[in-house]
Amino acid sequence: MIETNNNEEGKKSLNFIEVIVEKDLAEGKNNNQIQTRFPPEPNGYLHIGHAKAICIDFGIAQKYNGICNLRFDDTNPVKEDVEYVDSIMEDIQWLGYKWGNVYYASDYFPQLWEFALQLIREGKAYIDEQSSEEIAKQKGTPTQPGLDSPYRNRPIEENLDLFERMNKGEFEEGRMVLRAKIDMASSNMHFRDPIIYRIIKHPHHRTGTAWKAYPMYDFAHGESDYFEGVTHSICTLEFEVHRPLYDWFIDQLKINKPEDGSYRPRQIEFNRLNLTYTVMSKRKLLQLVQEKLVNGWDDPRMPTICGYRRRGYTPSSIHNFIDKIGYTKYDGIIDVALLEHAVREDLNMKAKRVSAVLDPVKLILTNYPEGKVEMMEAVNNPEDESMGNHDIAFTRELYIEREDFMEDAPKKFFRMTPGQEVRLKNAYIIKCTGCKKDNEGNITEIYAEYDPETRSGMPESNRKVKGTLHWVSVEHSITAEVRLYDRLFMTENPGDEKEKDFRELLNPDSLRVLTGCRLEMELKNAKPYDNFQFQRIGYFNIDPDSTADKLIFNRTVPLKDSWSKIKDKE
RNA sequence: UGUCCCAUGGUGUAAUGGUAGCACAUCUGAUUUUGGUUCAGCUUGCCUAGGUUCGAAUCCUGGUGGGACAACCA
Repeated sequence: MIETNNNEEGKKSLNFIEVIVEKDLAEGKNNNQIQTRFPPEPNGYLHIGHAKAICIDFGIAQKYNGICNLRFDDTNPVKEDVEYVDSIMEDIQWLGYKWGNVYYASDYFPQLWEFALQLIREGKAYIDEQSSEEIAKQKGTPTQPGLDSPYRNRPIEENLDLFERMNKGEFEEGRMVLRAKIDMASSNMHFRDPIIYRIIKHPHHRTGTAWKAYPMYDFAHGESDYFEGVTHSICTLEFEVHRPLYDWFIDQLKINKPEDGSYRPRQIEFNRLNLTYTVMSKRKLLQLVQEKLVNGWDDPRMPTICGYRRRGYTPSSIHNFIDKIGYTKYDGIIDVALLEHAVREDLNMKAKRVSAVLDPVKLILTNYPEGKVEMMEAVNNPEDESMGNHDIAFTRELYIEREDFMEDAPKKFFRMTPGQEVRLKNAYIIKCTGCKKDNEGNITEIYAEYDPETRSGMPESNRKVKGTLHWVSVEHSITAEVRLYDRLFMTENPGDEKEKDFRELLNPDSLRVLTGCRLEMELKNAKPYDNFQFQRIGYFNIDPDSTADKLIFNRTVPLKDSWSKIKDKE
């Protein structure tokens, strides 16, 4: 069950798509049936933008007791592959949805072929032997009408013959196409005799070499909807101009099907998801993968669903995000902060708190006995007591974060500086006494004295101390590799890039790997995808490529850090 | 010199003819053994000009601004 945010009255206001659906139901359209479809082309992995489409396609069906089918729009064998089919199914399921049936547009090739024959016989389609350049030239421009093709009035028998031979492989690719005969002067470019079949000799991932002529999107999509009984065909805004053509083909299809009565699929368009600083175009993502700028579609930096999954995002965080942004017809750009907030909101309740030191420096408690080990109790999650506690070993020599010590600290620095008291989380209050540096002035060791009366739980521990530091025991810690992902994937927003190559805009800091990070022992047995909050640092999860010898953590999202803001101001 | 779509704080989104609300972001304060969380609060908005109406973010018209459309891609 998918959660939705409700307002005070307990009713969530409907988005415009739900309004349309409810109106159609109220009017008794399509026998009060609701059927949707999610129609990806299997030419790449799903990204966060697809998640938005998935949520509305499946969500509408779920909400109005209808069904949503998965349909692969596989009408262009050149770009498609079964690898993508598998990944798409996996990602939809991970998001928590179940489809009614799995269909393929390629299953409809015979029906589409028959439909094309119908159009030819009715004098509504013809074989054009011009080159693509000639056809493009004749098409005119948005402001100038097009011109008729010299082949436009070819006899029907000739059209039928050539169409048949097109599919037998008698002609080379590009030699001829089948076009619908509509209106070369239409103000809608898509009505200027759109191409509906072209020759492709590349084998298809499902039908092999059975076909040589393949239908175009416009000729396959609406028709597939119609064959399946789709009532609401929800897609993104750029298909708005296609809708009249969608309707035109449906009209033609209905001519010989009186038995279908008033049934008619309806296309509805919503705004595509754009995220600040995030590459979302499938073409560019494919380029990143092919040029090995990332380590595959599931690289944790990728905005793909599997990339986010690997990076520790949860399905519910994605649902909550999609729920926050809504569906409209306004083409805007969403701040990634909204997505990251949804992730933090979810992980705050679920992630176990652990101690990890990313940039370690040694802290020696000079008055703590050598060899002594105390087990300190740490709460697993202050938001959820039922998650229990775990113990962390405390010793004389600890690691703390290098940036948690400053010799000459500004006023608002609440961490360790000579003479100032700080609390070691879950342990003692300590007071810094000094530090040791190497020849270059780098701090190598920090010294402090602990107050034995201030161990957590003791009355003296209630003393007010501004700063609380996380730490791990030198002796009891383990080493790991931690990948820090910069939250900004690009240095500019997509769309602002103009003519620049988007690859040059990729933030070089996108991936920073820190090796030698010191973590508490607790993490030794963590499993892939387990989520943790590194105290005061951020949310991290275990990368599936981790081994017993090498633990790799991905930063899911950084913690909100108000200290860095204070620091920037000074 | 076209057709279609869109316009509410910085960002996104509600209000569908009757008090412009919510979230994120920002800032301030309180609590806090995470500079996290939580809580309280501040600041910021109906593109514009007319019209209809007792009353317009909402309906109409004209501007302005943005987007989509000229792939044998989907």
